[in-house]
Amino acid sequence: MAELLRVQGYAATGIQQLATAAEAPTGSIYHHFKGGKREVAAAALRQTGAAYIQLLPMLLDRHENLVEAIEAAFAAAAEDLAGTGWANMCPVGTVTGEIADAEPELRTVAAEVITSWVDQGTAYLAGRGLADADARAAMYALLAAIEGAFILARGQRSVEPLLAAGRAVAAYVGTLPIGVSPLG
Amino acid sequence: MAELLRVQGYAATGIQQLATAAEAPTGSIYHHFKGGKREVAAAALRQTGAAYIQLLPMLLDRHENLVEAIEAAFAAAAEDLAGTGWANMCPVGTVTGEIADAEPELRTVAAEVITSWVDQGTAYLAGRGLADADARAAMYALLAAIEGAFILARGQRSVEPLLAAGRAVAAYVGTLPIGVSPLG
DNA sequence: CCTCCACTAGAACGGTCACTCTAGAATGAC
DNA sequence: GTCATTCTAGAGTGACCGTTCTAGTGGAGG
Repeated sequence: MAELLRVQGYAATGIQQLATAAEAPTGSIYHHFKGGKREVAAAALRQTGAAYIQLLPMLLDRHENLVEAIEAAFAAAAEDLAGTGWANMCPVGTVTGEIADAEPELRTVAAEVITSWVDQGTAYLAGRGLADADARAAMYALLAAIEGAFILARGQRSVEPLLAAGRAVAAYVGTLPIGVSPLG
Repeated sequence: MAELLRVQGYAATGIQQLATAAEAPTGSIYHHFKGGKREVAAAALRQTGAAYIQLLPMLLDRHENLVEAIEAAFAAAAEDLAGTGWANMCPVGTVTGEIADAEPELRTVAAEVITSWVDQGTAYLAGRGLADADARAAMYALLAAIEGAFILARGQRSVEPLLAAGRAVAAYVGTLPIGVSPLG
């Protein structure tokens, strides 16, 4: 589901398509997800949300310097996007823009996922020495930059937006004061 | 059309809905847009693209200091978004994410619009003293930040993403060297 | 006047949508 | 064994989709 959502969005993804992809009949889907399509999408968003945020420490821990780490993470995302034929993107971003006004329940789920990203990302960045408020602002800026850059990159079929956005976020974080990490 | 596209996306917007909104019968739409729904959407994207980029100089010319101007522009966008019930967003962003893999013709149109934004924005920023390469990178970063922040803000119903993204882009532009404006 | 053409108007069409229904297979309790 | 329950399986349903078709209208050119 997440795969289909991120490639073609919510409205364009049919229950029949989901059933085929999951190698399950239609009836089984409605047995497990009584809320129908909406509930399946909600589950996919939650699952993707939980999985994606784990990439943040995984990618950023690779570099001791936080600024370099951020730029490298965007470059890695760019490589991934180009390598998968410009299809590999975040379903949360695609779906949120599409349903924010038309599907209140799903919008709420998307909001929860984003909030959990911000909270966990803020904690991570604070652990790397940023003040709490700075960490939160930086996390929002990072998420906005990567979601927006994904859209531009997929539209233009170019990694340039991602690289530029990565450099910008890195430079911004570089302007923030870094204290002594509470983790040592 | 642009209104409907940006609120609910491409797939969820029906021809019937367009006809009603335009107070025209279905037949008339197909008379003027022989390519059907796709062509109507393409026209809407092009029109919106041309209109939106004009906001850039309009908003940024208000402040002599470019860094302040950028932060103020994001704040203005935040106010606008909140004031219109979180519906006022860029259709290009919404639609691009949705159709980038499923509708090649529309993806091309979106790419053209984005490219024209980048070109015009680069020229503007160069006119405000940035080196060409810096101006181009900054424009990509700005677009990515605002498109991504729109998504986060609409999902969370909060202006915080927009304000944070604006501060980040402004701080980034602040790190770039400013030469003497070629326009004096 | 008639003819032509751009355009309006909406009914009609095949297809697909999300969803429901009925029927049967598998499983566990007793 | 019997029975109830859970889940599989997919045909069926009504609504709506984008598109096409036929019919009719308004006005300009001769």
